[in-house]
Amino acid sequence: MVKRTSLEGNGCPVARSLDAIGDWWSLLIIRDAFVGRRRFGEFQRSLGLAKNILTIRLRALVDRGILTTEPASDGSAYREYVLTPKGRGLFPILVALRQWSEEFDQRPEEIATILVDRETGRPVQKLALCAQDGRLLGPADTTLRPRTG
Amino acid sequence: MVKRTSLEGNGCPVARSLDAIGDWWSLLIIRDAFVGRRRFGEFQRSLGLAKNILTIRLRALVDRGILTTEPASDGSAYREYVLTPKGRGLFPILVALRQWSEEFDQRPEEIATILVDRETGRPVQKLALCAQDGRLLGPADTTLRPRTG
DNA sequence: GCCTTGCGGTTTAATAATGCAACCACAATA
DNA sequence: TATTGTGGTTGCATTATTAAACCGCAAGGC
Repeated sequence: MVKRTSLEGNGCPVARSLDAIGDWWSLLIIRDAFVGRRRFGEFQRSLGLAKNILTIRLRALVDRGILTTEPASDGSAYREYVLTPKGRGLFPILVALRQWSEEFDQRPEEIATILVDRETGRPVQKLALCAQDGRLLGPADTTLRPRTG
Repeated sequence: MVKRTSLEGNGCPVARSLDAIGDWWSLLIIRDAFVGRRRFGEFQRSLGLAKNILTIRLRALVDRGILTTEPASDGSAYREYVLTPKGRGLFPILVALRQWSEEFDQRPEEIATILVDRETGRPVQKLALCAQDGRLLGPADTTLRPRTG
């Protein structure tokens, strides 16, 4: 990708997020972390990516405060990677990606999993964007405003 | 990237979405499209990416049904790129990315824009994930279930 | 204690993606 | 007519990603 134009200094929050997690593998690693995977080998087998890339990605996610390394959990003295609060904050992004696929994918029959409410076992609703008074908002009902002070 | 492991056949809807829009520029192009940009030159100047890359990205987005080319709009006979319904369906993903940045970014003072309700001019609420009965759901309140038939 | 296996990487070489700059045809403008 | 802008294409240099080999350490069996 050549110098991969960093978007860090960009004022757009979308660009800033993408700068942190917009690469090819990070969101998939995070998705796996939400499903409870924590070990290097688990991620590597699940995603099928090269180990050196996984090393780099995990390090970057730790550096950015999205994952932390914990000393152990099952006794064995290996490191484990777990989501921080900042990492758990990515949940809506994963849900949005999932729901877009569910709604618009060409072959929905190939989709293997459904996100369900743990208590009732029933599918969740679509993510809702609401105004302060509760009105449901679509793309056309919103505007961007420069941040004031 | 060497064969850039396509995720098309993957059963995970998150992976499928990322396969379509998970590259370095697509979501930024789409963000610009939501702000009303439609011409090749507009995207190029706004994003500062190489023209050949923009050509490839726009073509891919059109192929995937996210953008369409329309013949004109201001009279001049140049093509314009506009969002399809499938493309407008990406709105929650952009909002989720934005809100993650707003909540967790290291330097929130650098964020330049706020998403507001067009009617009232007031900031929108956080994206809400709800159960069918309306309960607000967090990551821990959900599970993945295999799709049944 | 010694051997084997698995885990968590690092290193190397090949290949694909990106970026930059130059170029080009056509449309619009002066 | 000349000049500029638009929307690309083409080549080349640079960087990212990959697969595969290698490597040290820990754990477990004997």
